[in-house]
Amino acid sequence: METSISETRPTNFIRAIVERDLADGSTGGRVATRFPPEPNGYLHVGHVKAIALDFGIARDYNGRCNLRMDDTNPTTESVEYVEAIQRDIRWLGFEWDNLLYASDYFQQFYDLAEKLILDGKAYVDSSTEDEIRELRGTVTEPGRPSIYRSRSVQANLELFREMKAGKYPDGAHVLRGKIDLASPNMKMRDPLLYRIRHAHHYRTGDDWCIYPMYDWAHPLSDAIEGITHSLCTLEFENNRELYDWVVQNAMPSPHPHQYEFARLALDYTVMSKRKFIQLVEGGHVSGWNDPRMPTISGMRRRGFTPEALRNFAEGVGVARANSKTELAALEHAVRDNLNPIAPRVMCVIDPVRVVITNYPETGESLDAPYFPHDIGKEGSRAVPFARELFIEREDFMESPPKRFHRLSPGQEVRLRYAYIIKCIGVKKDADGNVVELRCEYDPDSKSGGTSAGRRVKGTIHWVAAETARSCEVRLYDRLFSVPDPGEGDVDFIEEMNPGSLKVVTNALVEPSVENDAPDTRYQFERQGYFWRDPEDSGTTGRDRPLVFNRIVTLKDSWAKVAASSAGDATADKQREKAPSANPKPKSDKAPRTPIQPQAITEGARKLIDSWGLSETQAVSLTEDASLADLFVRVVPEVINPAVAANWIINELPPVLKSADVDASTIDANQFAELIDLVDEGTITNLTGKELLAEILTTNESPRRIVASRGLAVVSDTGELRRIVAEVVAENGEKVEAYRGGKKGLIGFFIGQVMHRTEGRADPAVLRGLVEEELDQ
RNA sequence: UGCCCGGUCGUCUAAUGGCAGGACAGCGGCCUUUGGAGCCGUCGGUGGAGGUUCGAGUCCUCCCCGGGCAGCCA
Repeated sequence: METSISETRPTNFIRAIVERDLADGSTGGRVATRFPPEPNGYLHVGHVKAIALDFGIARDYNGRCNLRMDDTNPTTESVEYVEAIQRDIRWLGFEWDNLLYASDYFQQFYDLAEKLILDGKAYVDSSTEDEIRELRGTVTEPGRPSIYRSRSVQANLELFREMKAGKYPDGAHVLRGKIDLASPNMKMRDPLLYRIRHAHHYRTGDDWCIYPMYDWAHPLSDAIEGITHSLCTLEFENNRELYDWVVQNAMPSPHPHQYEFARLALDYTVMSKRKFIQLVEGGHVSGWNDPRMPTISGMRRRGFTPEALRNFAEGVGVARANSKTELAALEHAVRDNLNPIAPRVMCVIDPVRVVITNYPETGESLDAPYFPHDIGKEGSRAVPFARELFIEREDFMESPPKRFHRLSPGQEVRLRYAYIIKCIGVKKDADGNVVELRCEYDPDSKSGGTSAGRRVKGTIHWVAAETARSCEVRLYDRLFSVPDPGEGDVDFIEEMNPGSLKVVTNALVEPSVENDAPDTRYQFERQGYFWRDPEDSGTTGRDRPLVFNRIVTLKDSWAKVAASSAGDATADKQREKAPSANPKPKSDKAPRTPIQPQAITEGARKLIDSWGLSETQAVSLTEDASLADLFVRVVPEVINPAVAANWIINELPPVLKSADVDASTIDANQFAELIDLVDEGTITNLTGKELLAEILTTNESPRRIVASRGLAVVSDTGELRRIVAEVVAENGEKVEAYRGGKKGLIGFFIGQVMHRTEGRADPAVLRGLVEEELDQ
């Protein structure tokens, strides 16, 4: 944990960046992150991902992570949220190095803004909101300057000071960065930096009547705190260019860097503050902490554990692709965490009475373990057994379907931890509802008894009628009945799941729960994980009523069987057949759109005519002026123009990019020499590519480098054969796999030889030799 | 429509140009005094077309699809 660089592969691309920066020292060996919520709402499961990332990186790389309230908009923020945010993060199990507030930097933000004005990089715009929008242009048209853009530095400074002094009403002026009104990135079209807002701020009170915008405050806050890696979600991608502009123009080095990742989305869930507010204010849920809400407070009240949530965040990973995670992944994390720690108890949610006619009036006490054999945990409790019991109504069926393994007339079932009983009679009321079952028990079938090992198909849970505690049980399900609530023209409220909460007031739980800590997470056997609602539940049945929240159900494979046999008996088989009867079109060969013939420009035509390039090559070349120019410079010096074109088109650009070099600076003679080296077969393609990167920054002749370092191609069969044999001998398993049909491994073997010859093995010769060796 | 970003099993996510792997879900089996858990097995993927290369998920070109940006919100 104290190692700064993990020895294992980083688990996501951001951690890879952090490790790279730590390795090359570009952040001075430091890692500093921050979690920057705006205190205008409650944290939700999407924030859990960000929190786990920000705090997790600081933890794992010996870094620091600040909690910073991004409180630059006085009209929406409050101390209530500040407190809730801290509570939620702590509950999740993370601790910040510093609790900070962007509002504490207001004076610095202001001073830096004055400096920016002095530098001529910001101006006060007195246009109206509508004018500013109008002049900003659109995504296809550039913006135009307002008449205020050319104000003098002095005028800007005076106006800005007067704005601060409260001389103007809201909206009279704004401060804007003077960047580029024609930028293709809308965020760079002279972004607003300050607006006038005569509003009371929950922390700074009435000290300020101008407030900084996010794009000014956020990068500066990061820079002030010495943040190295500023992580945010994908929608801020376009803001990065502005972020960099701000820190470069307002702050000394080193500068923080922003990296974006995909926000977490869950199916059957909404995840925006706006929608949460609608849910709460519309009375569709009981509050921000309604156990059906994906808020941290809601999930906490539901009974989710911090560890489950952290594991979930770890499990979904971090990437840049927009994605939507299945609810099943979250449920799995919760079950996985609870399974080994939740004691098993019995609770009958929909009771029906059972009388065991051959059981004595005096009951007995059974010792029942809290955990099943596979958990391997000690502990048990006493469970009273009696002549009259309750079982789950759905565990009895008068005329059961084929694979029903529970109680039915004449059939046997085991009572968990107790006896095998057989149903000998059914009592019904006038409406035909079952009101009581008459059963007989096998006295020898008790755990440890002579026929204890007797097998019956099913085991059901139960409680003794006399001693059971009545309780309320709240059964939660997904809040929405569709995977994408609010998608399209529909109101997401209309798509709420009417069955998302079922309250059962007459459930019966075994009495042992009265002795347990109030935050105990149970598994109610065969039903799911439950705990006491922290707000509405008493501890025992004697003070306030017991109220249990269902945290999550158990996986229920019976439900699937029941669902599939709900229709006709052959439903299963038909379902299996369906796919093959209707195979999905693997590839419909008809091209969707005809291939566009590439426009052959005059320049391209010329390249084709004078150098014999293909149309594709010519077109590619002419699309980039610097590349086309390079080609023209290089081609007189090379043997084969087509090879030169391929190198310029395919191999050069990535090297240029990674070396941050411009094509125009390339020495044509050297480049030509390199191309010829490859073309004439003196060096391999691979060696050529490596040399390419090198000659961009040095002035040495490729031919001389090849000679002095012995980089010439190895095509001597004897030499290559020896190395191939070596590799084959060292990788017996792979050889076997290859011979077993895994032909893709040919790449592995060639790669190995390439590696050992440092890329100098002649590929064409090599492949033949490897195949020969492997196939013998 | 201009710019930016993205597209790998049903879902999420890996793969210095060299074995397309893991998790969840599904299916099947074993085990089981929870139709739970566990164990084993299995199904299943590089959006498309060209190009470069001995070798492409990865590099180049074009196309298709998805997301973001035109708040004095963050």
